[in-house]
Amino acid sequence: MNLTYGLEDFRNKVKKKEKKPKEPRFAFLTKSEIDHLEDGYRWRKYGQKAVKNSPYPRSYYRCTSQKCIVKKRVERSYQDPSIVMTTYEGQHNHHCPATLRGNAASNIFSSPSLFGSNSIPLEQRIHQDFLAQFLPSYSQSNNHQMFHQNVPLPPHQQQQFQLLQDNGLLQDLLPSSFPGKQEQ
DNA sequence: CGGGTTTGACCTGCGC
DNA sequence: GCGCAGGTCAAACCCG
Repeated sequence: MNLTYGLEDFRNKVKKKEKKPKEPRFAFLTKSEIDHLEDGYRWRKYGQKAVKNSPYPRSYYRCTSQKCIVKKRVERSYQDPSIVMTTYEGQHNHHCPATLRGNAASNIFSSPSLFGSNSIPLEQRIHQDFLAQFLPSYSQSNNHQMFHQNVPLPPHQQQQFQLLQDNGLLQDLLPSSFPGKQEQ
């Protein structure tokens, strides 16, 4: 081996001078003791880093499906350790792998809603989550609060957004142009 | 043995 | 230029 650490790959990337193609990105918050919630897709962890100002590490996952470049970051809120923040980057170019057997999907199904709405069946709520991945403009479910980077929230969701914002949970996830985003 | 995780090294970007 | 923080790689390791 002449090159350590795939240096060649890095050189190639630089050659292509790809300036961050701005993958669609959205995040949702989940109240759960489990860091990595089952969401129906298969993920491979490729890194973990300590986060500044937070006692909790951030984990990096990639979709294991071939040709699917979706990534996600999972980190626990330092302000409320019961809240897990999951950030998706990119969109799946495939459907969910066969529904996980047994109770695999029960983690996320059983996680209590951040804002306690029980008016929608759990399965429907999770379905909405996945919908958001395929339809980027779909930006809200009742179980998780999701905010797509490039899509403003409809007015009736602004209040919930404000709640999260007041808790300082969204500052890093939203573009500065996002309606209602506070100055840092 | 294959697939996933851990972990330290290394790269990039950014602010000073 | 330097240092820091975030992101990624890949060898070693673990486990079914």
